[in-house]
Amino acid sequence: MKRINIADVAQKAGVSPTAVSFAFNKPEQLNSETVNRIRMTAIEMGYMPNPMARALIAQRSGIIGVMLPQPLSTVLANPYFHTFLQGISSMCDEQALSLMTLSPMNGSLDQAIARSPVDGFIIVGYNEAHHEVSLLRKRGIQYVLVDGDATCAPSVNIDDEQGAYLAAKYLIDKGHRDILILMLDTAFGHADEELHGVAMRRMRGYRRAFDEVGVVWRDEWVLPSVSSMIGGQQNFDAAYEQGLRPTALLAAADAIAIGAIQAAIRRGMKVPQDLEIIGYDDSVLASLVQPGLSTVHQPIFEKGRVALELLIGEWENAATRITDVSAKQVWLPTHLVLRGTTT
Amino acid sequence: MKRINIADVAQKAGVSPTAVSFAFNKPEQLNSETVNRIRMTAIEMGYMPNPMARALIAQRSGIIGVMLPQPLSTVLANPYFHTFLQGISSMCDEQALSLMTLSPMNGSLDQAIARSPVDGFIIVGYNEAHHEVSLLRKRGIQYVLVDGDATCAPSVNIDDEQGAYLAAKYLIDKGHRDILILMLDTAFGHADEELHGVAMRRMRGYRRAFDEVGVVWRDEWVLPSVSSMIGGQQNFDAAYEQGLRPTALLAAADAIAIGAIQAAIRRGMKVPQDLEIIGYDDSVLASLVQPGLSTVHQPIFEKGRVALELLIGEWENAATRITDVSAKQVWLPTHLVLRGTTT
DNA sequence: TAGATTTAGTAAAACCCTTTAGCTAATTTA
DNA sequence: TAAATTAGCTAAAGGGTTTTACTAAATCTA
Repeated sequence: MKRINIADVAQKAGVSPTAVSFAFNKPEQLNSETVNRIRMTAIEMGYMPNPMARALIAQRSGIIGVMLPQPLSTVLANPYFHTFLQGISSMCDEQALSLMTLSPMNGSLDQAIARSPVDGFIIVGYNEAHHEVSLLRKRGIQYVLVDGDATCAPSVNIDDEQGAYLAAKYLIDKGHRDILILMLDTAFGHADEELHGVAMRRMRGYRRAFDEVGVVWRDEWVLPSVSSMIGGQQNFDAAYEQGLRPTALLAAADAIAIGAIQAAIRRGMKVPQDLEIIGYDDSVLASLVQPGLSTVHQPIFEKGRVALELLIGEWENAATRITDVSAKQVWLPTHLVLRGTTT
Repeated sequence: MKRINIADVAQKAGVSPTAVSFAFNKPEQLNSETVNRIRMTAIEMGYMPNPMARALIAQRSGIIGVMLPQPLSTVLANPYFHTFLQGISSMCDEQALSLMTLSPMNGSLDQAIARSPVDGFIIVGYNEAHHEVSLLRKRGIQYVLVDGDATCAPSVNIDDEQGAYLAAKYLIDKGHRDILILMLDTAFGHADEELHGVAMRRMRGYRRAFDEVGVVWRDEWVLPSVSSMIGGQQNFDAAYEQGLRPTALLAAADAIAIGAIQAAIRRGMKVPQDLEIIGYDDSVLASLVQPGLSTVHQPIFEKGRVALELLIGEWENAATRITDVSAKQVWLPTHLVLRGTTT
């Protein structure tokens, strides 16, 4: 079953391939009767221009790629990404763009990048120094970094440190000293990569609050956790089994916090009486769970929108050859939202 | 800033373009020293094969398209799709496939399809009769239908009717007679399309339970709702303002149910004392909210996986020219899960 | 040493479309 | 009436890769 192409249609309609192309893309070049005839023939034969050939010649696919730090199945377990992707796609819908996600395949993004016919990337959770990112820069492909340090490209970040500081400060001010910290596991990095921007900044924020009041910072009270409810559960249990008996908990992601709450309740603790908890992100789940999760709010949806706006801006810049990267470092604000997991 | 291509690398390395291609794809055809030299030059120049050209010649992109019934930003607000997409992507991860989503652009999928360089589609929420779907069939592009009636292509569905029947039966058996039904809005269709499979089947299930016991079915107690929490809220409010005073609620999606619960509580009702509620889907939210949502369980994650498995199967069939469509109609079971929103 | 085989590489075709430049016939302008 | 313009269409180039068929040189066989 051979896929029919433009030449087949042209032959059947008794015109040249050029005419068929015109019938779809520049009908004003052709007699309107001819246009109709060609279109009829095309529909009849079930013809549709080959998207790859089209993208190849146009040097443009209308697809944007979102580079994610984890397998998609993991990412989709995290409510943070739901909202973030919603932000991006609200903009996609407006701009008639398609969206494609790419995640590490067997640990590497190279393969995924190599086969992605996209007009640009939104890169989440990677620093500019990252091998794959510098590859893109070298190749001259447009990208925007989200949740990662950038100097050579536009980026969108939030004030991670301040948000974390506020959360930690709140608990410390209420007298807590035995505070368990469930940090993003990226903060602990793999041997070959630098510490990760977001996690580093949140860690610094927590730490600053500790130092300011003179509370002892104990590394063994900081556990790396996957950003998911399961991760939160497991790590809270792990902490407990290591003999830690926290009276408060700082989680670097809402999903982690919610998992931890479940684990705590299962061990007979009462939240917030026995354990006060502050999450991070203010994802939709935070206001859905009972009790409502106190957390650090960040404008997730907007972050996605802004990222795509910046990317679109890059295309226009490339066209006009203007480039002022320094102006493209967007920092969005964070603030504390108190609900039921704090008293 | 011109994007460098295979010819540039070939020239710099002093070989033919063919040699460069071989260096990447069939290194055994070349002297290993030459391979190294070419690869070095390629890295140095930041060369990467153009994905569109590659996909064009290979007639294969390694990308699968998920056709969604609503704008992506809407879809991502529905926890059902989170899990469904997770199922698909878990399989993608295993098979080293990339995933691309497509939603109607300004109301039409045509444009989105036309520019999608995918190896096949997973089509969610459309029937085979749908115009875009028949276009794909005519064009000879592989696809699998999910949540839609199919005869010419593989499909994955759940036993919608039975699940709905069980839910309605449960409430009726407990004596409820004033049951508000918040149905998927697709059940009411646009003028030009047939009633939609899933919604129809769920409607039939509810109805069967009513009829069986002889409870009067009142059309004005059935409201179409968007599958989101907002939709549930708005429609519960709308029902209330129309003077309806239900003692029980059947929602055709968990998101709708949860939205309705919030609206009910805001009006001072107690769940489940004043209002018993059964949702549909058993999405992750169902067990997170307080009180836990009673709902009809369906294996969402598995549905996604099976859909992609079938699609992959189609590719293999196309290669071996075997086709037995009837064997590819998968029906997954549903059952009732009782939590806190029923007594 | 003539002939057969292997090695290392190349030229050219194929994938399918869009676009530019150009051609012919018909119409308008001066 | 000759020259200029327009309408309607086509030929050919270009986009970047992979693959098939082929060549030239080197190695092996008898």
